[in-house]
Amino acid sequence: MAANSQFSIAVHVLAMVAGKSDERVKSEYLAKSVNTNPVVIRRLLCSLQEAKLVVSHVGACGGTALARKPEEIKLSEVYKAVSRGEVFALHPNKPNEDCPVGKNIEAILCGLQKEIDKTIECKLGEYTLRDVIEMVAHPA
Amino acid sequence: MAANSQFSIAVHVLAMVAGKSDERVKSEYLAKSVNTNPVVIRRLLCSLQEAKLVVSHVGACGGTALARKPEEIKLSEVYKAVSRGEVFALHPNKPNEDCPVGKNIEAILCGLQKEIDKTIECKLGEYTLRDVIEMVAHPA
DNA sequence: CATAACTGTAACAAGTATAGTTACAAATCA
DNA sequence: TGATTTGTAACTATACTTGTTACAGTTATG
Repeated sequence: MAANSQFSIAVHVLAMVAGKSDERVKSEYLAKSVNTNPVVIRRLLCSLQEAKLVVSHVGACGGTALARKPEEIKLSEVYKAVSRGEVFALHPNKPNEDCPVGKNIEAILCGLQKEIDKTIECKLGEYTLRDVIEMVAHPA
Repeated sequence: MAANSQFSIAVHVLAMVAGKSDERVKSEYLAKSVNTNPVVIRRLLCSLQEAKLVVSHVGACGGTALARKPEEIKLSEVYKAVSRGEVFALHPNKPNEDCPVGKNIEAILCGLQKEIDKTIECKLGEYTLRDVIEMVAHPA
């Protein structure tokens, strides 16, 4: 799979954690719902914790809880927290500088890339985790 | 790199082809500017041809030309022609159906994915190949 | 018609990214 | 102290992407 599924898993996991607001949720429990390995979940939770979307606790009775209320967690924040790639990548090889197109195209594409990123962020900013929870509860 | 660089290369290549509107451009020439192998370029040109953005000719004096004027080629079309991935992937493993979140999350994420795709397409539809050519000619 | 110049495409190699797995140190609670 | 849980390193397996070689088929031209 080219694109990254981290965002999908993150939304899934956050919805689960939000659903158990009175307790700390364990990575093993989350892993069962996502159908993957607990370590995969923990790695993801580390990113979400860095972004201050969740708080995890080590040790017995440890686990993860939301750092804020679901209505205060925008999906754009989730996206930024876990997505490493961009919508399209710049070509890894340096274009030929002797060619007028090759010389300037990188900067143009880079600018376009940033614009697209901003567009996505804006769109995802329209939704909060609360919206997701409600959609889960009341499927269309 | 997670994301795909096909779009970047495609824009680069199309700008080159547009710059030589009076002749057929050869894959080897394009490969030199992009700094890659001619076969990589030809593979890409096949996708662009399927999308009716360029026309390639086999044989001696063969090569590629635009199928339409640059101002009639929207970057959204280029994107659709070459991008295989999505902004974010759904998790490949089937979520646990016994969990209310796992059961419904896929459909929600899928809908969100489509919405994002539409947003990107819309944004890229604001630019044509002509805009790119002008940016190449007059770097900001 | 023979030849040279192209594309289209198959087949394979190499590099890279992602996901999954095991293992274990460190922290925490009872 | 012992059980539990996260954080993280290390490794494997898989799959994707790019690059490369090779060659069949097509076309212009002397």
